[in-house]
Amino acid sequence: MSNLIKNVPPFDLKNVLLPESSTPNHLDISNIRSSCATCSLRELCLPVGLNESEIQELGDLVSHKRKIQRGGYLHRTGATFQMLFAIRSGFLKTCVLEEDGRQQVTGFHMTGELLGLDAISTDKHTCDAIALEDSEVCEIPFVKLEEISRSVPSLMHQFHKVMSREIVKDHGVMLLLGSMKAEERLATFLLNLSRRFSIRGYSSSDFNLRMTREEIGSYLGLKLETVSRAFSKLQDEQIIVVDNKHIQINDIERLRTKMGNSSCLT
Amino acid sequence: MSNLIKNVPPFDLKNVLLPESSTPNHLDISNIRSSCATCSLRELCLPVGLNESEIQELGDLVSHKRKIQRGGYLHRTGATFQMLFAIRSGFLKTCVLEEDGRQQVTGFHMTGELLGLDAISTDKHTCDAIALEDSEVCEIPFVKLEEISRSVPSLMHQFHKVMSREIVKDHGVMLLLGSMKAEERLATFLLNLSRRFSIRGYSSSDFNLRMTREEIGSYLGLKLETVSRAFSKLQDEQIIVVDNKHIQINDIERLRTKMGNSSCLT
DNA sequence: CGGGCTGTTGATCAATTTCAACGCTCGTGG
DNA sequence: CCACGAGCGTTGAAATTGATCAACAGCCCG
Repeated sequence: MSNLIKNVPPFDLKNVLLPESSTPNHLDISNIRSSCATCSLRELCLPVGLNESEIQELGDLVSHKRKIQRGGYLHRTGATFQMLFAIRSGFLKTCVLEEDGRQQVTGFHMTGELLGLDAISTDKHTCDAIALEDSEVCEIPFVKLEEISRSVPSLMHQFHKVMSREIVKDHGVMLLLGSMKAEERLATFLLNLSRRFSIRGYSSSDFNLRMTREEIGSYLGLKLETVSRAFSKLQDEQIIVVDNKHIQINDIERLRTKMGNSSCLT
Repeated sequence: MSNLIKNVPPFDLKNVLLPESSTPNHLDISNIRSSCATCSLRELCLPVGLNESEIQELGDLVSHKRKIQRGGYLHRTGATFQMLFAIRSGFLKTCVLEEDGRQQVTGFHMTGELLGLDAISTDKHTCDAIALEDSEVCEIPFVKLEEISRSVPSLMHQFHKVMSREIVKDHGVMLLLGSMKAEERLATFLLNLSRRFSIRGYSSSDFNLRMTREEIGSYLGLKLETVSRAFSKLQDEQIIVVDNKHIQINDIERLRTKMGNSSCLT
């Protein structure tokens, strides 16, 4: 097992506290302490819908950043829960390990998304979170988040929305797993990635997958060979072009018709 | 479509406000206004872990009860979200309707469980909730719940736990749908029901299903015929006895081995 | 009593998994 | 610098699982 925990020290040198006044308008994000007020992800992450002073309060919470190398663990199943993690950059998967050794991928996560919500229920993480590329996360002490949200109702409400959205998303995946065929699942998956890349300013029709066929298969409830075949089929139909991990969507409309019952995909 | 909304008037006659002092120690639950403090479901529902005065505050929120007849809707997809619902008695299913008409059951819900969490994200319900037997729910105005939880931290925390548990549960279902075979799925499903009945004081080995084979199939990602065959197979192996909706578990240990990777089922 | 709904079972069919072979890329060590 | 093995991906053929189609039985209710 080569995936050891890559513990970046709690205080990254780049995160030394600088007086607020010393941060000019033009910001070099790697040289200031992490703060929601200056984070380019404000519109994606927890600060959505908060005003400046509320964001400041939230930002005061989030003084630590943590880097995880590709293949490293952000957290492991059973580990004590203290922090939520907001993804600042990178790409991670979460997966539950079964007793018999197999693993089921429960999600792929990108910039601006929140990890660790599952752990609130028992104060233990219920899944592994593993970086699929070098990643960086903000650590949000959960106890303090609850504390602050008492005085910032809109933060509390935003947090509830985020949790609720997670539930809705999972229902979408249940639908996919419960009622779609292989090709429909893959189409849905690609469209979902496409949309999420697009929201983040990347091309919606041209991107690189960060995960293996096996990981896609695990997420979609398929074997890796089936995933591979489904890719080939979509390529034969000239809907996409596949070059290993590089995907190009040629005909997004036709891809949409492949998934059949459109609506559910978050 | 015979399932119209069965709107019980907001104030049930049984729920007329009686002075607190007039409720003696021995309570006839049907004759007092609904209150978490006196509800026999305290240990299952939102009040878990709260002290008396905190429960009182929560209880003051929950002045309405609502009855839903078998087949009636508690809420429909797209309806405006205002209330969470705590199930007081009965049995409901939630399901998402696809454009093409099919429906996917996303959950079966019993006494003490909370419905409506998915709706927080968009202020619209994202699924239908339908009673599988005559049911009664407490209505919890969500705005007020957030308000009160500002001053009752343990209520807020408990609520977060409930939401988190929902996420963990969904991950369990994803695992089931993504990696189990028909028989494993049914075994998992039966064991889950068994445990939930048992927690509520009913027999863990002898119970009646409230849902049809088709609904089970939808939930488990199988066709109703497959569900029926899986039941028959488990019966042939003398692990259970099936008499239509009545299920008797003879050998719970062997049923557990059927599901293989035990752990995940909430 | 008949019709609709639910559930069971059999036979066949289709989709996915499994098993197997092979190609490509990348990093390491001779 | 090349050889080699590991990991990842593709593809084919066979095996398995579950879906589909179809018949029928039981039950409830009008």
